[in-house]
Amino acid sequence: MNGKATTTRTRLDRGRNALGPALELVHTGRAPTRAVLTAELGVTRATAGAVAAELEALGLIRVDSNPGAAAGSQGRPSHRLAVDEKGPVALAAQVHADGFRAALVGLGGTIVATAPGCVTVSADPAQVLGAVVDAGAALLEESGRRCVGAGLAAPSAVAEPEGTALNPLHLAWPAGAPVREIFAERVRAAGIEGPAFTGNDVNLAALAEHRHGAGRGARDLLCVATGHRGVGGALVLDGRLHTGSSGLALEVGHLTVNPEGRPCHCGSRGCLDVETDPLAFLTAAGRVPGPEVSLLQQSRDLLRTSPDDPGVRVAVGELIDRLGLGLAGLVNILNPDRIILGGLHRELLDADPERLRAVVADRSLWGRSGGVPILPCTLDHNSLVGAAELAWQPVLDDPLAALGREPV
Amino acid sequence: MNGKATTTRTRLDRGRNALGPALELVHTGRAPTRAVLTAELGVTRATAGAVAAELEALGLIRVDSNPGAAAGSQGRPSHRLAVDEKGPVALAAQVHADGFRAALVGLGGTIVATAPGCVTVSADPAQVLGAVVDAGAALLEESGRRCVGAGLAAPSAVAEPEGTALNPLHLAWPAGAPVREIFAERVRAAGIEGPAFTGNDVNLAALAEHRHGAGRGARDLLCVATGHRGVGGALVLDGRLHTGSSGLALEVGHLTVNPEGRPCHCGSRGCLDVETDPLAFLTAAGRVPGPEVSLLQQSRDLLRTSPDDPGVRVAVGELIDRLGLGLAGLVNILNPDRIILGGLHRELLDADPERLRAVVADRSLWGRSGGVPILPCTLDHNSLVGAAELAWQPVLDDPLAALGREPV
DNA sequence: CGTACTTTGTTTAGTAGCGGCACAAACTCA
DNA sequence: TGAGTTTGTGCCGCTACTAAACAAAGTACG
Repeated sequence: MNGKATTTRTRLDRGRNALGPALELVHTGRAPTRAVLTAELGVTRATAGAVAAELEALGLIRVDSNPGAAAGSQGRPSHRLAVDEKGPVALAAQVHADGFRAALVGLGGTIVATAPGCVTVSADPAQVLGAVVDAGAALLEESGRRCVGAGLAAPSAVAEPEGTALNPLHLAWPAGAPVREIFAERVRAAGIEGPAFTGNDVNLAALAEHRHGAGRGARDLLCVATGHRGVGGALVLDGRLHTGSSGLALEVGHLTVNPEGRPCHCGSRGCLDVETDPLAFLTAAGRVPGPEVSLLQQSRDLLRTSPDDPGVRVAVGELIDRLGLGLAGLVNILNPDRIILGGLHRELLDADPERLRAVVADRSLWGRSGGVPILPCTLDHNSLVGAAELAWQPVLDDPLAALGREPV
Repeated sequence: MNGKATTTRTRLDRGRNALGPALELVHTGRAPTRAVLTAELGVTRATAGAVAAELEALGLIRVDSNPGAAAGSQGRPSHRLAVDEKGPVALAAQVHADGFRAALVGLGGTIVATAPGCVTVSADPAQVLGAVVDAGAALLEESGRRCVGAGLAAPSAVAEPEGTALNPLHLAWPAGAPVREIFAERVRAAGIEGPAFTGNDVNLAALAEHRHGAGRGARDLLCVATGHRGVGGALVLDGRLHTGSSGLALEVGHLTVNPEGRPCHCGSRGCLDVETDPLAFLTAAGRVPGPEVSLLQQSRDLLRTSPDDPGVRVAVGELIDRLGLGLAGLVNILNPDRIILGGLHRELLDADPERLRAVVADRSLWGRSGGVPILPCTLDHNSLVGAAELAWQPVLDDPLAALGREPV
């Protein structure tokens, strides 16, 4: 009965530090129920409950109290957790050789809305980025949903920390164009909420595949892809992109994969870039590439329409051998626990998975003992989803701070 | 005057979670004073004070209340922090082609005592490891100091998580020898306190250089070295060794650096291994290696006694060009912010630093813009110090748990 | 040589963010 | 229907911190 006041407590006295990790678990589909969330976070049920309630109050996830069928297990059924499909979205943008594309991406990596990719060949980055941001702004307006930020996937290495595009070769953009700055400026100008980010498209594809696709659960994930000209690589270590000290890691295009191969603009010859990209494939198959559709599309068409054409078979074999040599070199250096292939490389893998795996195993020193799993990409528009991941990252790191709200 | 007991406090009610980070700061020389420690930890002065007092009570560091000369700055002089030179030690062991070496290493990476390396060529790992552990145990007995654990540097890739030596080529050991297990067993048998660890020597050298040598402050540190036959690599990312998913990362020996080069046992030709190791150097210089001392020592002697010999100059130039090509390939893949060279590669760098830097800058895509700093190793016995780091790591992670003491 | 200022260490009080526990709730199984 | 199992929730208290006031130990300057 003394006058000692009970300490006044705010509504949320638990789980503040676990909010980010918890959201990430739901975001990546690793916490389907509250019970799993409790185990994954390594906290008590009380804390996990507070966390889930807070994330629901923030409009980010839904906690389904009505489980219905509990499917076989004993005990009280656990509440289901899912991302809130009516929640905020990230604006994702991608520019590539054939044009651009804008989309809204919700938590969980689900594409909510897409603007059809327009073909806008322009040597002025500001013009193209302005167009893609405007398309995204229209989608946002239409949807009426809150925006957590914007992300751009660029088909070029992006230098850190400047954010300049170093080799926007097939965009006809000036080398060193400050794409991050231009994109951020356009996003601001369009009145879009939240911060703006820019990254390399293969890096972002790898990030997306790691969180929502074929890379789930990998610790050291290597991703290699080729879309138009040249080859891109990316590495995700412990769930984080390894971009290197200046953003230029995994520029794998100039690994030597054919000492007697064709000359490369880098001064060497037989580089991965010129030996395994779509142009190399079409050339090896004895085709003359036309200007109508992208080189990747022409390669795909060729592979699908005439897989048994002798020239195509020879080309597939040659490119697989070269790609395998490059991958083996990367395995010796990076020792990843999974490899994911995109673009034409993915098609090559599909065409003859055993041959590619055999080359990698044979040419990597330790690949023989089991071998590294080599898988195709599984996400549609993975670069776009990865761009959205950039925008979602602050929310995943600290939901309260990123959404600018007080705990409810 | 009511019966409400004041909450009983243990002696240390602060800084328990900051103990490890604080010790690491002192260990790596980044916290010379308590004021710096406060800033680096991002805690209040009160917490930092409690942390320093606790670490001192644990016998790990010394807090010097008598600063004496405060050197120019205003305000109250800060207490100086230093590792306790009378504190516990780690037992470090190294085996290499010419024998083995045992040492005691204190916090801060200082070698407290060394047993002279003995030449013991034996095909039996248990025998060699037994001998080196016995030498270490004798050092420990002599010093009378507490041991926190033992670490072994092996001249071979160490597979994770098995701990087997995959290619102990120049030790005449059987491939796949369970060195980690054997070493741990010998450590236990010798009655040495604490856990036992095993790692690759170049990896451990990189770790040591990152914490105490030329790699301090680097975020992405690449280390390349050659000692006898073959080339080793290591990568330290954000202060942690990147060993890859199965411990086999940075097996850089089979990068192609000379398409028309000599054949390698891997089936390819012109690999970094056979083009830049001491044997390659002696051969390129037109010398016939003798059996008396190690190939590295013969190379060093040659470089020091006849640096202007035409054959030597040609050999230096050739090997620098090949090494530069290999480093450039690694730069394109890893984009490190610093490169450290050891063994013969260090000598090559010393012989003509400009040439090596020029080759790397010219052949790496982005090296032109500034270029990666390439530095020689600075620590004596860095593999040995790195082996000790393995043993120190549990203490750095959680001093109270590792030393098995209650807070004082 | 004393006063003002600067910087660092210490003491005390308070509190955020958890864990632990007891209990309630919601299911399965026999 | 009751026992067993698993999950959610309210309450208490602890631990490791922060905040703030104060004390200590120097420099700068008249």
